[in-house]
Amino acid sequence: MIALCDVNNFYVSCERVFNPALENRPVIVLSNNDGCAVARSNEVKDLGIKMGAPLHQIQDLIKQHNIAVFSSNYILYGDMSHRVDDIIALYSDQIENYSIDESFIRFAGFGYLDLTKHCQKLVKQIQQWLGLPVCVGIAPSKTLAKIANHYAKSLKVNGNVLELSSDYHIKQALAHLPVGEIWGIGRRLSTQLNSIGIETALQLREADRKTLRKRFSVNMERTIMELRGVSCIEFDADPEKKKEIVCTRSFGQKSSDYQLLKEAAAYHVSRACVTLRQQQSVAQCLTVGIKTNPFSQRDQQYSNSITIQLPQPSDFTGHFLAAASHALKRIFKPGFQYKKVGIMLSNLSDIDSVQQDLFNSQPVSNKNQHLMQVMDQINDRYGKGKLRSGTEGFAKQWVMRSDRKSSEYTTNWEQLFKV
DNA sequence: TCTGGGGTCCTAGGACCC
DNA sequence: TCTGGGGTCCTAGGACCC
Repeated sequence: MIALCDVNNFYVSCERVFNPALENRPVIVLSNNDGCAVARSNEVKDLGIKMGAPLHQIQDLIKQHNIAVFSSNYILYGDMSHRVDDIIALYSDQIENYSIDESFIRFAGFGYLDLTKHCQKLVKQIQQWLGLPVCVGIAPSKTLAKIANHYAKSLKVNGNVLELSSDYHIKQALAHLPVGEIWGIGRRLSTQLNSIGIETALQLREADRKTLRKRFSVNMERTIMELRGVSCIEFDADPEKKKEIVCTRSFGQKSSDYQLLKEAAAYHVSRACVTLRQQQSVAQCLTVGIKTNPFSQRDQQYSNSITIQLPQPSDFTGHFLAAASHALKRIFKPGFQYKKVGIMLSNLSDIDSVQQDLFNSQPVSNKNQHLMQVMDQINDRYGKGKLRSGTEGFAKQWVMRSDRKSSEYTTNWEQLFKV
């Protein structure tokens, strides 16, 4: 059996832990740059505010219902997420951290246990130790565990735990579930499924898997099998290294300044390279992209990106800064109001299995390697960006808006909760 | 005026090999 | 007049997830 443990309205719940006055009050947490609502309390969901609603479109509702609004505080959420993981690890040794607020838990060898009771204890412990509300769904496959979790959330009974094991109960659950609610069936697929008369999850489960595989893809067949209780989606307790590393940010304010774009790109490159070295990889390709504000009616639109291949894979920030500079020069057009610059590292490989150039086998000099090591160590100890490349500049005029951020309650001595 | 960021997987089609 | 069969790799684009 596989369980899915998911924190309810995670970001909102994190805010509530350190601000209990927010209980029973509608609360929203915004995306980066204070753009959209990405986490909503149940009260807010009941008001009909949708996931991803732009802040400026819901200002009236916010006033009217006295909704508390927060900028996202990823340092806090990330730390709380680790704490949740630590508690889950007390309940099984087979855990796949699927996202910041969700983990799959496998119970191979736990046959002697009453899993529902086991998970009820887990829910209680997370609530008691962290103050975070979680729900758990238990079922024979990941897709069904997701569905069980969905019902655990909406029904709110049985200590927030719902186990779907008998065929009878599984069918009951699927009969009332629109096909679009299934994990892996998004908007496009659910429209197409509806058009051939498949409206509920139960109908999909009973459809002919070979026909649907032909029409859609192998993923569709997997989903059908998963709905039948046959586990087809691998349980991956030890996810491989990232295959690409992306860093992008919208600017707080649009800008047509080349220098500003260059500094922002350099900042993103530096961050991505830190991640790259942390996972002991090297990258061969760098993509740089720039974009005006696509929502603007008045601004002239322009977006472009370019991928540069390094002569050899590298993890030396300097190589990528130079490449980024070339790339930006080639796609930058003056006169446009830019809103975003982003970079991506791709064609990643393991640092100790690099295919070297036959004629020129000196990928990163020892000197550069040491430099990166020292910089990473210093920044690790004294704070991000303490040492950085001059290319990043000093003004950081492009930083995103973040006007309503709560404190780093759990990670920063200066910002501990005061009583 | 104001609209996020970071990922993965699959497929078709082109190009190539023997 | 008649022109095979089996395979791999790469890429762009689409779909999905949180």
